Amino acid sequence: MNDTRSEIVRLASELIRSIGYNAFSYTDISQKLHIKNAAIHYYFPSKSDLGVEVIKQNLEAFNNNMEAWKNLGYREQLNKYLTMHDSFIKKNWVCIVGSLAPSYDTLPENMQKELQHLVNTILGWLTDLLETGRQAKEFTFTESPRTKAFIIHSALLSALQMNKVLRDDVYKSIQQGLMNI
Amino acid sequence: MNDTRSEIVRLASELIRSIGYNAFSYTDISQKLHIKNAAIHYYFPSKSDLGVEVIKQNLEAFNNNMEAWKNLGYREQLNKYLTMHDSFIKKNWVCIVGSLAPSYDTLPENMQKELQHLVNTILGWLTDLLETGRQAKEFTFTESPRTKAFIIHSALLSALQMNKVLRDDVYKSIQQGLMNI
DNA sequence: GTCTATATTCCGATAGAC
DNA sequence: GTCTATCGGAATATAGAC
Repeated sequence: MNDTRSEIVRLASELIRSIGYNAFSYTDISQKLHIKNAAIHYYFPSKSDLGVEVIKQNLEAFNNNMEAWKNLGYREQLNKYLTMHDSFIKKNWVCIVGSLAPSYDTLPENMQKELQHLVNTILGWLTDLLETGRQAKEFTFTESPRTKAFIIHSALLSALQMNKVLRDDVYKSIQQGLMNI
Repeated sequence: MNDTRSEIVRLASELIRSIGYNAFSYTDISQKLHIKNAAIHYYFPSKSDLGVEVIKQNLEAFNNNMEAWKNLGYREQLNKYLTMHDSFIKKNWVCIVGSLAPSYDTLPENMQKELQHLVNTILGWLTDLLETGRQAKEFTFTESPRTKAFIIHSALLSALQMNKVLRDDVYKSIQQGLMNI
């Protein structure tokens, strides 16, 4: 729709992934767009409105992925999920959930609610995939599908965080480990 | 040694776990100690000095744990590790690593270095435990010990983060899943 | 040695210009 | 409809009082 508006959201999304919601300011965004920081308030009156929009776009993107993957095999869908953040590695980005979750208690209520929605969507999809994939004898694991979904999601999320700290093979290593179920 | 000083570190540690390093201020601490915020600067000239001290105390505590646990069985040591943050759940705290890692790129260099040191110590210990425990036929897993250590550490770290967002059984669920190796 | 008054900078947000 | 000048407050930090 609007070019400035979508650029603001794109930059906010990058900033949340790289330095976090509390660490970035409207000035960080406005400088890159060569406007005054107060101009952002026209599109997003408060910072939390911008935060909500970023989470919503991530939810939409994940829903689109689910739709695009639904006719693939179980293992192929799992691999798509496990590799969907590969491009983040060289940029040292984390995923939105991994960025926002640790400072959850500092977030405004509308962002908290939106984040819960996103996490529930991801975990619901993953639990479903693991359950049906195991029924089809493509996956082997002893935990409940929901527990296994928790573990895979958590390990992957935190792999991106550890990549920031260690900058070595930790992400690829965890990813490979998670593929073998 | 000093009472005010150690109270400052204790409060900073709690604040980092609950809301994060970038979100807390010297005023948060000074108000609880009924002093002016600037008084903190006498003990810790800059906020990063306080941050470094908190990480150092965590490293020391972990080293003490390793020492205290070293004569226990492999599985018992793993359980100690997996349950060491149980008391955080009802407080909705995350561990220091999980709190600082996502905003790693915003941290001053001395904190980054100290955090790397802590993570390497934890992962080194866990890798060792898994390797020797598997050799002793107490653990069964197909990944390399280092990969398995990455996965367990990451899943546990992120379980605390997810507990903030979902407030349900996610932590206990992941913890139980990780115990069965 | 311990803490306070104060400076400086930067933040998110409002009111209003164009 | 889009953006700027400016405000009020909060953050870290310094200089100096006791």
